[in-house]
Amino acid sequence: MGLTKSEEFSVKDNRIAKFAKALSHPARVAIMKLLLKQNACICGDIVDVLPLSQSTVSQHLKELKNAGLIKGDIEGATVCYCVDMKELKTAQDCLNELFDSCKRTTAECC
Amino acid sequence: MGLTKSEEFSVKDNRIAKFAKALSHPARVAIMKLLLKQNACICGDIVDVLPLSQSTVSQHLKELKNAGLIKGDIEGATVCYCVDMKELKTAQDCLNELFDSCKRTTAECC
DNA sequence: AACTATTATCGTAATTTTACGATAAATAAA
DNA sequence: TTTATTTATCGTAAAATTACGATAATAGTT
Repeated sequence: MGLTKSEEFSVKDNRIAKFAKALSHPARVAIMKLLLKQNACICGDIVDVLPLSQSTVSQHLKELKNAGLIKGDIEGATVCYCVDMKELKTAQDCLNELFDSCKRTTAECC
Repeated sequence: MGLTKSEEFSVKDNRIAKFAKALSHPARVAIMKLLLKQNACICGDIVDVLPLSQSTVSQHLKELKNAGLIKGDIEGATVCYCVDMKELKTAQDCLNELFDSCKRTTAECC
């Protein structure tokens, strides 16, 4: 086994899971924070800040890119990364829709 | 390797990652939605709704519980699960703090 | 006490993730 | 053109995740 049964779940649930997964590693959270703070950032600067090797950081950047949360602009030899604000907003809305889907009045449990 | 270097990152970033990880699988998103909709739910009912085996669902429930997002009340032979609203609020605040940590005015990238 | 129902845990296998060094590819600088 | 810089990708190894069936544990029922 070991293979997530994605098809068995709704598109919406998979979308939420995709965004959550992108943020499920502290390195990727740190990268997002950095990019949000700086508006844009050369890849090398991200590598310098994080306590991980260049190749590992590159992998994390790729995952954030695959999730759509960041974009990379090639600028000569360097690559400038920045947050895709539209997708970030989508992610935020997705997650908040889940968080706010509570219909109860007050009562907690059972 | 294969071991996340959690200690190298801030407590805050790890907290965000922890909550995100809990929601990084569509089955767990579906469980959260179910519990939020129903206020409380017998474990067996969750198993019936999800396209996964009883043992797998139990594992997912355990992960949500470990992340603090849900609680389980033992009621005789059954277990009644419900959302820990306080922790859910914490998770929402954590994630929104990340999403809203954008300082830029308008400009997108590079 | 024996049986049934419900849920957690164990054992296992396939897959994915995390991490690194080494190397390739592409651009800039000498 | 050669050299250096920057980033992505490849190969690899350890660990974690996902999933299931089987089994244990617990609480009801007969």
